[in-house]
Amino acid sequence: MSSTIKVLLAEDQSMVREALAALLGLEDDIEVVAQVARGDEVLAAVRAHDVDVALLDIEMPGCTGIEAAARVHRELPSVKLVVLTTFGRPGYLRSAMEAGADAFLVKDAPAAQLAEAVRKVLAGERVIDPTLAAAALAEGANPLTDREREVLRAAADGSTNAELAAALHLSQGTVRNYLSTAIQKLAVRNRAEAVRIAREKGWL
Amino acid sequence: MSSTIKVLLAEDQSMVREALAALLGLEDDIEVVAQVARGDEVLAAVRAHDVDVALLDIEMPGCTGIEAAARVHRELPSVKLVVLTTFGRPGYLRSAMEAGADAFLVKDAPAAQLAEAVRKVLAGERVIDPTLAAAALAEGANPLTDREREVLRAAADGSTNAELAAALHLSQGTVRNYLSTAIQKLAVRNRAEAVRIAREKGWL
DNA sequence: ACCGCCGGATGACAAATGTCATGCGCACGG
DNA sequence: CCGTGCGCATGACATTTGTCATCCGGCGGT
Repeated sequence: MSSTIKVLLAEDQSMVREALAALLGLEDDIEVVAQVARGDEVLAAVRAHDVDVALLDIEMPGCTGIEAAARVHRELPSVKLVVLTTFGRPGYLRSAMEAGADAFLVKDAPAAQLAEAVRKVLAGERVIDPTLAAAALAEGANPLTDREREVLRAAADGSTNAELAAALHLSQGTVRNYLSTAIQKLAVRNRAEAVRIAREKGWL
Repeated sequence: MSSTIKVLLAEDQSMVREALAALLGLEDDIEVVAQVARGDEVLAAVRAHDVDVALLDIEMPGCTGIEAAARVHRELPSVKLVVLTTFGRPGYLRSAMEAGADAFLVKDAPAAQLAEAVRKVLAGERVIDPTLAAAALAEGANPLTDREREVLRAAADGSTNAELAAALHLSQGTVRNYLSTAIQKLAVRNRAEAVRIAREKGWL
Protein backbone atom coordinates (compact mmCIF):
# COMPACT_ATOMS: atom_id res chain seq x y z
CA MET A 1 0.00 0.00 0.00
CA SER A 2 1.36 3.38 1.05
CA SER A 3 0.01 5.49 -1.76
CA THR A 4 1.79 8.72 -2.60
CA ILE A 5 2.12 11.57 -0.12
CA LYS A 6 -0.28 14.38 -1.00
CA VAL A 7 1.38 17.76 -0.78
CA LEU A 8 0.04 21.28 -1.00
CA LEU A 9 2.41 24.02 -2.12
CA ALA A 10 1.81 27.59 -1.00
CA GLU A 11 4.19 30.16 -2.45
CA ASP A 12 3.41 33.44 -4.13
CA GLN A 13 6.05 33.55 -6.85
CA SER A 14 4.69 31.24 -9.51
CA MET A 15 8.05 30.52 -11.05
CA VAL A 16 9.44 29.34 -7.75
CA ARG A 17 6.26 27.52 -6.85
CA GLU A 18 6.11 25.60 -10.09
CA ALA A 19 9.82 24.90 -9.92
CA LEU A 20 9.43 23.42 -6.46
CA ALA A 21 6.52 21.39 -7.79
CA ALA A 22 8.76 20.09 -10.55
CA LEU A 23 11.37 19.21 -7.98
CA LEU A 24 8.94 17.31 -5.79
CA GLY A 25 7.46 15.71 -8.88
CA LEU A 26 10.75 13.92 -9.41
CA GLU A 27 10.17 11.98 -6.19
CA ASP A 28 7.85 9.10 -6.90
CA ASP A 29 6.38 8.86 -3.43
CA ILE A 30 5.29 12.48 -3.46
CA GLU A 31 2.50 14.13 -5.39
CA VAL A 32 1.74 17.85 -5.45
CA VAL A 33 -2.05 17.85 -5.41
CA ALA A 34 -2.62 21.57 -4.98
CA GLN A 35 -0.85 24.89 -5.43
CA VAL A 36 -1.89 28.26 -4.04
CA ALA A 37 -0.32 31.70 -4.27
CA ARG A 38 -1.94 33.31 -1.23
CA GLY A 39 -1.90 32.56 2.46
CA ASP A 40 -5.62 32.95 2.83
CA GLU A 41 -6.32 30.24 0.27
CA VAL A 42 -4.37 27.58 2.10
CA LEU A 43 -7.01 26.27 4.49
CA ALA A 44 -9.67 25.75 1.83
CA ALA A 45 -7.20 24.05 -0.49
CA VAL A 46 -5.99 21.72 2.24
CA ARG A 47 -9.58 20.76 2.98
CA ALA A 48 -10.49 20.28 -0.66
CA HIS A 49 -7.60 18.00 -1.54
CA ASP A 50 -7.20 15.84 1.54
CA VAL A 51 -3.61 16.97 1.89
CA ASP A 52 -1.07 15.08 4.00
CA VAL A 53 1.61 17.76 4.15
CA ALA A 54 1.29 21.50 3.54
CA LEU A 55 4.38 23.33 2.40
CA LEU A 56 4.10 26.98 3.26
CA ASP A 57 6.21 29.94 2.29
CA ILE A 58 6.11 32.73 4.89
CA GLU A 59 6.05 35.85 2.74
CA MET A 60 2.74 35.72 0.92
CA PRO A 61 -0.14 38.07 0.17
CA GLY A 62 -3.41 37.45 1.97
CA CYS A 63 -1.79 36.17 5.11
CA THR A 64 1.62 34.87 6.06
CA GLY A 65 2.47 31.20 5.89
CA ILE A 66 2.75 31.25 9.67
CA GLU A 67 -0.75 32.57 10.07
CA ALA A 68 -1.94 29.98 7.54
CA ALA A 69 -0.14 27.25 9.47
CA ALA A 70 -1.89 28.31 12.67
CA ARG A 71 -5.27 28.10 10.97
CA VAL A 72 -4.67 24.68 9.46
CA HIS A 73 -3.29 23.42 12.75
CA ARG A 74 -6.39 24.59 14.57
CA GLU A 75 -8.89 23.21 12.06
CA LEU A 76 -7.13 20.10 10.79
CA PRO A 77 -4.51 19.12 13.35
CA SER A 78 -3.57 15.92 11.56
CA VAL A 79 -2.15 17.79 8.57
CA LYS A 80 1.63 18.12 8.79
CA LEU A 81 3.07 21.56 8.28
CA VAL A 82 6.38 22.50 6.67
CA VAL A 83 7.28 26.17 6.77
CA LEU A 84 9.66 27.33 4.09
CA THR A 85 11.29 30.72 4.02
CA THR A 86 13.84 32.91 2.36
CA PHE A 87 14.96 34.47 5.62
CA GLY A 88 16.42 32.44 8.44
CA ARG A 89 15.11 34.77 11.10
CA PRO A 90 15.08 33.21 14.52
CA GLY A 91 11.83 34.97 15.40
CA TYR A 92 10.18 33.36 12.40
CA LEU A 93 11.23 29.93 13.59
CA ARG A 94 9.82 30.68 17.01
CA SER A 95 6.45 31.82 15.73
CA ALA A 96 6.29 28.98 13.20
CA MET A 97 6.75 26.50 16.00
CA GLU A 98 4.14 28.25 18.12
CA ALA A 99 1.79 28.04 15.15
CA GLY A 100 2.18 24.28 15.14
CA ALA A 101 4.69 23.78 12.33
CA ASP A 102 6.44 20.42 12.13
CA ALA A 103 9.38 21.55 10.04
CA PHE A 104 11.15 24.81 9.31
CA LEU A 105 13.35 25.06 6.23
CA VAL A 106 15.27 27.94 4.74
CA LYS A 107 15.39 28.23 0.99
CA ASP A 108 19.14 28.22 0.84
CA ALA A 109 19.31 24.73 2.24
CA PRO A 110 20.02 21.99 -0.33
CA ALA A 111 16.97 21.04 -2.36
CA ALA A 112 17.18 17.42 -1.25
CA GLN A 113 16.12 18.47 2.24
CA LEU A 114 12.71 19.40 0.98
CA ALA A 115 11.54 15.92 0.05
CA GLU A 116 13.40 14.65 3.11
CA ALA A 117 11.45 16.97 5.35
CA VAL A 118 8.15 15.97 3.80
CA ARG A 119 8.83 12.32 4.55
CA LYS A 120 10.12 12.99 8.03
CA VAL A 121 7.21 15.08 9.22
CA LEU A 122 4.85 12.42 7.93
CA ALA A 123 6.77 9.93 10.05
CA GLY A 124 6.16 12.17 13.06
CA GLU A 125 9.60 13.74 13.16
CA ARG A 126 10.33 17.42 13.48
CA VAL A 127 12.80 19.02 11.11
CA ILE A 128 14.64 22.13 12.24
CA ASP A 129 17.99 23.55 11.29
CA PRO A 130 20.04 23.14 14.48
CA THR A 131 21.99 26.38 13.93
CA LEU A 132 18.79 28.32 13.61
CA ALA A 133 17.27 26.60 16.61
CA ALA A 134 20.26 27.63 18.68
CA ALA A 135 19.98 31.20 17.42
CA ALA A 136 16.29 31.30 18.26
CA LEU A 137 16.95 30.12 21.80
CA ALA A 138 19.96 32.38 22.29
CA GLU A 139 18.14 35.48 21.22
CA GLY A 140 15.28 35.11 23.67
CA ALA A 141 11.72 36.17 23.13
CA ASN A 142 10.42 39.30 21.48
CA PRO A 143 10.76 42.05 24.09
CA LEU A 144 8.33 44.41 22.38
CA THR A 145 4.77 44.85 23.54
CA ASP A 146 1.90 44.58 21.04
CA ARG A 147 1.59 48.31 20.75
CA GLU A 148 5.29 48.91 20.37
CA ARG A 149 5.42 46.35 17.59
CA GLU A 150 2.43 47.89 15.91
CA VAL A 151 3.86 51.38 15.99
CA LEU A 152 7.26 50.19 14.81
CA ARG A 153 5.69 48.30 11.93
CA ALA A 154 3.76 51.39 10.93
CA ALA A 155 6.91 53.49 11.17
CA ALA A 156 8.81 51.14 8.88
CA ASP A 157 7.85 52.92 5.68
CA GLY A 158 9.25 56.26 6.78
CA SER A 159 6.02 57.80 8.04
CA THR A 160 6.40 60.81 10.31
CA ASN A 161 5.13 60.96 13.88
CA ALA A 162 2.13 63.01 12.84
CA GLU A 163 1.13 60.42 10.23
CA LEU A 164 1.63 57.57 12.65
CA ALA A 165 -0.45 59.34 15.28
CA ALA A 166 -3.26 59.87 12.79
CA ALA A 167 -3.11 56.34 11.42
CA LEU A 168 -3.08 54.68 14.84
CA HIS A 169 -5.42 57.10 16.62
CA LEU A 170 -2.79 58.07 19.13
CA SER A 171 -1.27 61.35 20.22
CA GLN A 172 2.08 62.27 18.72
CA GLY A 173 3.65 62.12 22.14
CA THR A 174 2.48 58.58 22.67
CA VAL A 175 3.86 57.52 19.32
CA ARG A 176 7.19 58.96 20.33
CA ASN A 177 7.07 57.22 23.68
CA TYR A 178 6.44 53.84 22.12
CA LEU A 179 9.17 54.32 19.56
CA SER A 180 11.49 55.49 22.30
CA THR A 181 10.94 52.42 24.44
CA ALA A 182 11.25 50.17 21.39
CA ILE A 183 14.53 51.86 20.53
CA GLN A 184 15.81 51.26 24.05
CA LYS A 185 14.67 47.64 24.20
CA LEU A 186 16.41 46.92 20.93
CA ALA A 187 19.49 48.83 22.09
CA VAL A 188 19.70 51.00 19.01
CA ARG A 189 19.82 54.72 18.38
CA ASN A 190 16.89 55.63 16.16
CA ARG A 191 13.69 54.28 14.66
CA ALA A 192 15.29 53.30 11.36
CA GLU A 193 17.75 51.03 13.11
CA ALA A 194 15.00 49.71 15.34
CA VAL A 195 13.02 48.71 12.28
CA ARG A 196 16.01 47.03 10.73
CA ILE A 197 16.91 45.04 13.83
CA ALA A 198 13.35 44.03 14.58
CA ARG A 199 13.03 42.83 10.97
CA GLU A 200 16.24 40.84 11.16
CA LYS A 201 15.14 39.09 14.29
CA GLY A 202 11.70 38.39 12.89
CA TRP A 203 10.03 40.47 15.57
CA LEU A 204 8.29 42.94 13.42
CA MET B 1 21.74 18.56 -35.48
CA SER B 2 20.88 21.29 -32.93
CA SER B 3 22.05 19.58 -29.81
CA THR B 4 20.57 20.70 -26.50
CA ILE B 5 20.77 24.29 -25.28
CA LYS B 6 23.45 24.63 -22.61
CA VAL B 7 22.27 26.73 -19.70
CA LEU B 8 24.03 28.13 -16.67
CA LEU B 9 21.96 28.86 -13.57
CA ALA B 10 23.11 31.53 -11.12
CA GLU B 11 20.97 31.90 -8.00
CA ASP B 12 22.06 32.00 -4.39
CA GLN B 13 19.26 30.07 -2.74
CA SER B 14 20.11 26.45 -3.43
CA MET B 15 16.59 25.20 -3.01
CA VAL B 16 15.28 27.63 -5.61
CA ARG B 17 18.27 27.06 -7.86
CA GLU B 18 17.91 23.31 -7.87
CA ALA B 19 14.17 23.58 -8.26
CA LEU B 20 14.64 25.77 -11.34
CA ALA B 21 17.14 23.22 -12.61
CA ALA B 22 14.55 20.50 -12.13
CA LEU B 23 12.04 22.60 -14.01
CA LEU B 24 14.37 23.20 -16.95
CA GLY B 25 15.40 19.57 -16.83
CA LEU B 26 11.88 18.63 -17.86
CA GLU B 27 12.45 20.33 -21.22
CA ASP B 28 14.31 17.99 -23.49
CA ASP B 29 15.97 20.64 -25.59
CA ILE B 30 17.52 22.30 -22.54
CA GLU B 31 20.35 21.11 -20.36
CA VAL B 32 21.58 22.81 -17.21
CA VAL B 33 25.33 22.38 -17.49
CA ALA B 34 26.41 24.52 -14.58
CA GLN B 35 25.07 26.05 -11.38
CA VAL B 36 26.64 28.78 -9.27
CA ALA B 37 25.51 30.52 -6.12
CA ARG B 38 27.54 33.71 -6.41
CA GLY B 39 27.66 36.50 -8.94
CA ASP B 40 31.44 36.53 -9.06
CA GLU B 41 31.58 32.89 -10.15
CA VAL B 42 29.43 33.38 -13.21
CA LEU B 43 32.04 34.43 -15.75
CA ALA B 44 34.41 31.54 -15.02
CA ALA B 45 31.59 29.02 -15.12
CA VAL B 46 30.28 30.36 -18.40
CA ARG B 47 33.77 30.02 -19.87
CA ALA B 48 34.34 26.55 -18.48
CA HIS B 49 31.12 25.02 -19.78
CA ASP B 50 30.68 26.63 -23.16
CA VAL B 51 27.29 27.97 -22.12
CA ASP B 52 24.69 29.15 -24.62
CA VAL B 53 22.40 30.98 -22.20
CA ALA B 54 23.15 32.30 -18.71
CA LEU B 55 20.24 32.63 -16.34
CA LEU B 56 21.08 35.17 -13.67
CA ASP B 57 19.31 36.09 -10.48
CA ILE B 58 19.94 39.70 -9.44
CA GLU B 59 20.25 39.41 -5.67
CA MET B 60 23.39 37.37 -5.10
CA PRO B 61 26.47 37.54 -2.91
CA GLY B 62 29.76 38.36 -4.62
CA CYS B 63 28.22 40.59 -7.19
CA THR B 64 24.73 41.20 -8.55
CA GLY B 65 23.42 39.34 -11.55
CA ILE B 66 23.41 42.63 -13.43
CA GLU B 67 27.08 43.19 -12.75
CA ALA B 68 27.73 39.56 -13.76
CA ALA B 69 25.74 40.08 -16.94
CA ALA B 70 27.84 43.12 -17.80
CA ARG B 71 31.05 41.14 -17.37
CA VAL B 72 29.89 38.20 -19.49
CA HIS B 73 28.59 40.56 -22.14
CA ARG B 74 31.95 42.29 -22.30
CA GLU B 75 34.06 39.13 -22.39
CA LEU B 76 31.82 36.73 -24.27
CA PRO B 77 29.30 38.74 -26.23
CA SER B 78 27.82 35.72 -27.96
CA VAL B 79 26.44 34.29 -24.74
CA LYS B 80 22.77 35.13 -24.27
CA LEU B 81 21.75 36.62 -20.96
CA VAL B 82 18.49 36.14 -19.09
CA VAL B 83 18.08 38.18 -15.92
CA LEU B 84 15.67 36.77 -13.38
CA THR B 85 14.49 38.63 -10.33
CA THR B 86 12.14 38.64 -7.40
CA PHE B 87 11.47 42.33 -7.67
CA GLY B 88 9.96 43.92 -10.75
CA ARG B 89 11.74 47.21 -10.21
CA PRO B 90 11.82 49.34 -13.31
CA GLY B 91 15.31 50.56 -12.47
CA TYR B 92 16.54 46.99 -12.45
CA LEU B 93 15.14 46.41 -15.90
CA ARG B 94 16.86 49.54 -17.12
CA SER B 95 20.24 48.58 -15.74
CA ALA B 96 19.88 44.98 -16.88
CA MET B 97 19.29 46.18 -20.42
CA GLU B 98 22.26 48.54 -20.20
CA ALA B 99 24.35 45.59 -19.04
CA GLY B 100 23.47 43.73 -22.22
CA ALA B 101 20.72 41.41 -21.02
CA ASP B 102 18.53 39.77 -23.67
CA ALA B 103 15.64 38.93 -21.38
CA PHE B 104 14.25 40.17 -18.11
CA LEU B 105 11.89 37.94 -16.14
CA VAL B 106 10.26 38.36 -12.76
CA LYS B 107 9.89 35.31 -10.58
CA ASP B 108 6.18 35.67 -10.25
CA ALA B 109 5.66 35.14 -13.94
CA PRO B 110 4.42 31.65 -14.93
CA ALA B 111 7.15 29.04 -14.93
CA ALA B 112 6.56 28.21 -18.58
CA GLN B 113 8.01 31.58 -19.53
CA LEU B 114 11.42 30.52 -18.33
CA ALA B 115 12.04 27.83 -20.93
CA GLU B 116 10.26 30.04 -23.44
CA ALA B 117 12.65 32.88 -22.75
CA VAL B 118 15.68 30.63 -23.07
CA ARG B 119 14.57 29.52 -26.53
CA LYS B 120 13.64 33.00 -27.63
CA VAL B 121 16.89 34.69 -26.67
CA LEU B 122 18.77 31.96 -28.47
CA ALA B 123 16.70 32.76 -31.52
CA GLY B 124 17.81 36.37 -31.21
CA GLU B 125 14.63 37.70 -29.66
CA ARG B 126 14.41 39.93 -26.63
CA VAL B 127 12.00 39.03 -23.85
CA ILE B 128 10.66 41.78 -21.62
CA ASP B 129 7.46 42.09 -19.67
CA PRO B 130 5.61 44.87 -21.51
CA THR B 131 4.04 46.25 -18.31
CA LEU B 132 7.44 46.57 -16.74
CA ALA B 133 8.93 48.08 -19.85
CA ALA B 134 6.24 50.73 -19.80
CA ALA B 135 6.89 51.42 -16.14
CA ALA B 136 10.59 51.73 -16.75
CA LEU B 137 10.04 54.23 -19.52
CA ALA B 138 7.38 56.16 -17.63
CA GLU B 139 9.48 56.59 -14.56
CA GLY B 140 12.42 58.12 -16.36
CA ALA B 141 16.03 57.83 -15.39
CA ASN B 142 17.55 57.86 -11.94
CA PRO B 143 17.67 61.52 -10.89
CA LEU B 144 20.24 60.97 -8.15
CA THR B 145 23.89 61.82 -8.60
CA ASP B 146 26.54 59.21 -7.76
CA ARG B 147 27.27 60.82 -4.43
CA GLU B 148 23.65 61.17 -3.46
CA ARG B 149 23.04 57.53 -4.23
CA GLU B 150 26.09 56.54 -2.26
CA VAL B 151 25.08 58.51 0.80
CA LEU B 152 21.51 57.28 0.60
CA ARG B 153 22.66 53.69 0.33
CA ALA B 154 24.89 54.15 3.37
CA ALA B 155 22.02 55.76 5.26
CA ALA B 156 19.73 52.84 4.55
CA ASP B 157 20.69 50.87 7.63
CA GLY B 158 19.75 53.65 10.03
CA SER B 159 23.20 55.14 10.49
CA THR B 160 23.33 58.63 11.93
CA ASN B 161 24.81 61.64 10.14
CA ALA B 162 27.97 61.44 12.22
CA GLU B 163 28.51 57.78 11.25
CA LEU B 164 27.81 58.50 7.61
CA ALA B 165 30.24 61.42 7.63
CA ALA B 166 32.94 59.24 9.16
CA ALA B 167 32.30 56.30 6.83
CA LEU B 168 32.29 58.42 3.69
CA HIS B 169 34.98 60.92 4.69
CA LEU B 170 32.64 63.84 4.41
CA SER B 171 31.56 66.57 6.78
CA GLN B 172 28.26 66.10 8.57
CA GLY B 173 26.88 69.14 6.82
CA THR B 174 27.67 67.69 3.43
CA VAL B 175 25.97 64.45 4.33
CA ARG B 176 22.90 66.41 5.30
CA ASN B 177 23.00 68.40 2.08
CA TYR B 178 23.15 65.27 -0.07
CA LEU B 179 20.36 63.63 1.84
CA SER B 180 18.35 66.82 1.60
CA THR B 181 18.70 67.05 -2.18
CA ALA B 182 17.93 63.34 -2.51
CA ILE B 183 14.81 63.83 -0.41
CA GLN B 184 13.69 66.68 -2.63
CA LYS B 185 14.43 64.86 -5.88
CA LEU B 186 12.42 61.89 -4.72
CA ALA B 187 9.65 64.17 -3.47
CA VAL B 188 9.51 62.65 -0.02
CA ARG B 189 9.80 64.01 3.48
CA ASN B 190 12.66 62.23 5.20
CA ARG B 191 15.60 59.90 4.60
CA ALA B 192 13.70 56.76 5.54
CA GLU B 193 11.10 57.38 2.88
CA ALA B 194 13.81 58.34 0.43
CA VAL B 195 15.49 54.99 1.00
CA ARG B 196 12.23 53.15 0.55
CA ILE B 197 11.29 54.91 -2.66
CA ALA B 198 14.76 54.64 -4.16
CA ARG B 199 14.74 50.93 -3.38
CA GLU B 200 11.34 50.43 -4.95
CA LYS B 201 12.41 52.11 -8.13
CA GLY B 202 15.66 50.18 -8.25
CA TRP B 203 17.71 53.34 -7.95
CA LEU B 204 19.59 52.56 -4.84
C1' DA C 1 -5.49 45.13 48.87
C1' DC C 2 -1.59 46.03 46.62
C1' DC C 3 2.09 45.73 43.03
C1' DG C 4 3.55 45.83 38.54
C1' DC C 5 2.83 46.26 33.78
C1' DC C 6 0.40 47.90 29.84
C1' DG C 7 -2.01 51.41 27.17
C1' DG C 8 -2.40 56.18 26.87
C1' DA C 9 -1.32 61.01 27.60
C1' DT C 10 1.29 65.71 28.67
C1' DG C 11 5.15 68.86 28.96
C1' DA C 12 9.92 70.12 28.85
C1' DC C 13 14.23 69.51 27.08
C1' DA C 14 18.24 67.99 24.18
C1' DA C 15 19.86 66.14 20.06
C1' DA C 16 19.36 64.90 15.32
C1' DT C 17 17.55 66.03 10.98
C1' DG C 18 16.06 68.87 7.07
C1' DT C 19 16.35 73.44 4.60
C1' DC C 20 18.52 77.28 2.62
C1' DA C 21 21.94 80.64 1.20
C1' DT C 22 26.40 80.93 0.01
C1' DG C 23 31.02 79.94 -1.30
C1' DC C 24 34.96 77.39 -3.74
C1' DG C 25 37.22 74.51 -7.33
C1' DC C 26 36.83 71.52 -11.16
C1' DA C 27 35.27 69.44 -15.35
C1' DC C 28 32.69 69.47 -19.55
C1' DG C 29 29.94 71.21 -23.41
C1' DG C 30 28.74 74.88 -26.45
C1' DC D 1 35.70 81.41 -22.50
C1' DC D 2 31.57 81.17 -20.21
C1' DG D 3 27.80 78.74 -18.09
C1' DT D 4 26.23 74.70 -15.78
C1' DG D 5 26.38 70.97 -12.78
C1' DC D 6 28.78 68.31 -9.49
C1' DG D 7 31.45 67.56 -5.24
C1' DC D 8 32.33 69.58 -1.00
C1' DA D 9 32.00 72.71 2.73
C1' DT D 10 29.94 76.37 6.35
C1' DG D 11 26.64 78.60 9.15
C1' DA D 12 22.02 79.70 10.54
C1' DC D 13 17.61 78.23 11.17
C1' DA D 14 13.16 75.52 11.82
C1' DT D 15 11.37 71.13 12.49
C1' DT D 16 11.41 66.42 13.90
C1' DT D 17 12.85 63.03 16.77
C1' DG D 18 14.38 60.94 21.08
C1' DT D 19 14.43 61.14 26.29
C1' DC D 20 12.59 61.70 30.69
C1' DA D 21 9.50 62.64 34.51
C1' DT D 22 4.99 62.29 35.60
C1' DC D 23 0.31 61.29 35.48
C1' DC D 24 -4.16 58.29 34.89
C1' DG D 25 -7.08 53.98 34.55
C1' DG D 26 -7.34 49.09 34.03
C1' DC D 27 -6.10 44.35 34.55
C1' DG D 28 -3.70 40.20 36.33
C1' DG D 29 -1.26 38.17 40.09
C1' DT D 30 -0.21 37.16 45.01
